[in-house]
Amino acid sequence: MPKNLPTNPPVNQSTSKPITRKPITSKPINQSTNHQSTMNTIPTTSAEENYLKAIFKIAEKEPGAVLTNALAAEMGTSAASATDMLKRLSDKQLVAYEKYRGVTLSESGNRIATDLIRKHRLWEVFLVDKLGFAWDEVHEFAEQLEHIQGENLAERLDDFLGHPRFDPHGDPIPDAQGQWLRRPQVRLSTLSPGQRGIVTGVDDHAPTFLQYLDELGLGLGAELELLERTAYDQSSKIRIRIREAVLSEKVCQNLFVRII
Amino acid sequence: MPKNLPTNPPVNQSTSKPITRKPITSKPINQSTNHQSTMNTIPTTSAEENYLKAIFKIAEKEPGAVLTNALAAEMGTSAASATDMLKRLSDKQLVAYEKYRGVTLSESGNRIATDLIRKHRLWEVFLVDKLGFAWDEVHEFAEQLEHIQGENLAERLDDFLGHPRFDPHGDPIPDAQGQWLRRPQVRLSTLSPGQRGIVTGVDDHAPTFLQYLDELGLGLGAELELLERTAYDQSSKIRIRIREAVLSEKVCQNLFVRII
DNA sequence: AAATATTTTTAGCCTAATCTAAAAATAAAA
DNA sequence: TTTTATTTTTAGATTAGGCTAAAAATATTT
Repeated sequence: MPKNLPTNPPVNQSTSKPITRKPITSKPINQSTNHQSTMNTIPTTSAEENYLKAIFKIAEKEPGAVLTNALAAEMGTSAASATDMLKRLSDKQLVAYEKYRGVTLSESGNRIATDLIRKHRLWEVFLVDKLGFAWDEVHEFAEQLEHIQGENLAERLDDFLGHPRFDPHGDPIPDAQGQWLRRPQVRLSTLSPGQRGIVTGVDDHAPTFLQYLDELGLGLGAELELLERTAYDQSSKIRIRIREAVLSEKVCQNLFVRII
Repeated sequence: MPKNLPTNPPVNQSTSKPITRKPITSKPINQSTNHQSTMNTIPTTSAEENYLKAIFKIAEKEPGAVLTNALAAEMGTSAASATDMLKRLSDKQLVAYEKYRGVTLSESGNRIATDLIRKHRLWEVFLVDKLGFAWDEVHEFAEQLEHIQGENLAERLDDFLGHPRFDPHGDPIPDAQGQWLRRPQVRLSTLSPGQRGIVTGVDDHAPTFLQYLDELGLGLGAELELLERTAYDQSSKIRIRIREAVLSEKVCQNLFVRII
């Protein structure tokens, strides 16, 4: 598989001169097959990758070993299928799996999951920033695009997008080394009356939730002030610019803000 | 689980105002599953799509029914596998298949193949024009990207790319209605001494061939003049700007030019 | 500590897409 | 028009990823 680049001549026509190729990123050559990032990662199927990602996501919220049922639920499959896959992942050393006791990602499994999330989120940025999709429309696309394999694709995409550090939902994008960025944000439900904040993310990606936020003017970067909280049901009255709105507890729990 | 690292965020979104959604392309809603283009196309697997594309490509060069062996060869599989798939495609009405007599695409099969080629070539334009890959590097990526499914993706990508009519190899990109553009081009091997031409395409996409053309300065849009042809082996001496070069018959047969 | 409930694994089966080897059609040659 | 060669199809396996139902482990109650 090749690995070069023309010094970006707006192609397709015009004068073409002899092109001297220069490697853009120095990566060890990799003559073999179809795997994504750097070097001798074990080749994985999309299904395996999706399970690794699911394990990662569950462990992120609920640290410790991930149980079979939780994994099956996350994947929308049966526990039997999950067990089956866990055996395969264990054979490939992508997870540490003990019967009846749950599973954790190995170093390499973690790396694959991280790369997958990186690609997913970079593609989401592409779809929103470049193709003009709304933030509630891009998940299914990214779910497919994250599995595209090949030398340097993620790096080139990252360059093209200007190295975004957060995706259109405010979720952090790990860098090429798999490092995560943490930023100070809290759920809107934790603010006290009088406090102001900037919307930095959502904890629920359901299209209906995102569309509702759009209607309220509560996209990423929106500024708001918590006016009051109702003792009875924990609903919150907020101000967004000059408008006021009442948000349910559920909404406030799923909305992250940076306090200002 | 390593997912920290301090430092802090510029949020990468600006002021958010209530968003009025723009339907970019008017398409009938489609609540169901995972198919690409317009409406009630039969859902297809990637493997099926690849077979349809292969049938299309063979029939393009060699009109008439496509034989099983030719298809198997194009797909790099056994004749038995091809027969198997032909039965499946026939059941789905995507091809007209008669045992021992070969296969032709149905209307819907043709449409799927055309859409697939459209997407393949649009993604190739993206990879070259936007991500800066060379024309010999993009095939395998596009081979995967062409199968990404979802409402409006191809249309949005097409808009973003400025409605390119040819891909980085000079191959035409069918429009959203599946219409093809034909343009006047001939193989360089058909030119006579003294004639000049502009490189418009290649008939062989092998990376080594494309890299060789790059070295010669014979990318798309390059201007050349045929100086002489050797009777003995049909090799051609050409001029590219101020340089001269000798091309084998094989090279000339695989290079398309528009005579000027 | 036994009995009961829950979770997880095993066993057995299914489908799509592949394979090889053998059988059946069709085509070419004698 | 037989015989021979080639092409194509069928038969029978295999693998990944899924399923359901039953068995086995672990957890929870009494």
